[in-house]
Amino acid sequence: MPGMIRNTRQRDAIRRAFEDAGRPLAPEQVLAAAQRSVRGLGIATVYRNIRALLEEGWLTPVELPGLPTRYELAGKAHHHHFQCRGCGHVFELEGCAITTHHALPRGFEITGHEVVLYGFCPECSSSKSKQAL
Amino acid sequence: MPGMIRNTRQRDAIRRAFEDAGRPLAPEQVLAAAQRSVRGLGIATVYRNIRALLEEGWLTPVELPGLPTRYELAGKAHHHHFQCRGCGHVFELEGCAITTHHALPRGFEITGHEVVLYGFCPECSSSKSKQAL
DNA sequence: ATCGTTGCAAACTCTTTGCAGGATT
DNA sequence: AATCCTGCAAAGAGTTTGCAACGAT
Repeated sequence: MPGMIRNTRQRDAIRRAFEDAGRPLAPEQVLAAAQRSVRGLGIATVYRNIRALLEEGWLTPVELPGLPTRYELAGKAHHHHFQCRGCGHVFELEGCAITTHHALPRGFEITGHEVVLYGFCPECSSSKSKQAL
Repeated sequence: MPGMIRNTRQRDAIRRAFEDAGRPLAPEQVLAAAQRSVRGLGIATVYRNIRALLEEGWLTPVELPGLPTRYELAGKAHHHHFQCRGCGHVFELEGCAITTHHALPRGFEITGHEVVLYGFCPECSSSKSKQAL
């Protein structure tokens, strides 16, 4: 059976990193998480496996303004994201409350949209007073 | 008079690039535009001047998912952006029609948002049938 | 004549690729 | 055993910085 994908400790650890996180992760975050199971794991392997998991349809890219691309489990319903200004973590939000009617100049045709909300996650919200942002 | 900012052909050309474009520009686009007035202009100079114009408050960054940061004239009212899937250009949209109430999990505090619309600009919309996208 | 500014090249960061050794089937 | 996968190091893209020469004041 040629061309078959093999299961390696590295790939398992990378998959588990996404499953356990439950939120979009950037390559460096995946590395940090997966290195807890597989010491010596290289960043190149993380990038290669992310790419493989994208092609396989197991991951989708989450691109946020000004941030390195993150990735999350694929197959979810249309949704958007939230970034905490405290810890920087990105969370998934359910649903979509955009009314697609901006003041759109004539001749423009809309095919899609992206929404990102910013603020503080529960954890940072409660500890905000103690921090110097 | 120490610490005074000087006017150079390069800086003028870079400022003019933004004024003439009327839409957010990425460093490479600024370089291309400004080189029409100043041949030999280097990309480092573009980056340095963009940074200076940011600190001066003349420019604001426009960060879009998955794209190099663009910059536009500062001081405009709250607005969002549109990227054309045909030519890739980014346009400014007036107004903001987001209802800030997504299905937000408990404990999250919203302080801001970003909206990007995608589609086709008038030019690309009319020539779409001729292209193989 | 100062000293801010420029262009070039080197440094950096993030991501991708080449290659020899190692691991899975 | 075959060959996919990994780690390391080198190579690319985009951005920043060091430095000597240039040029605005």
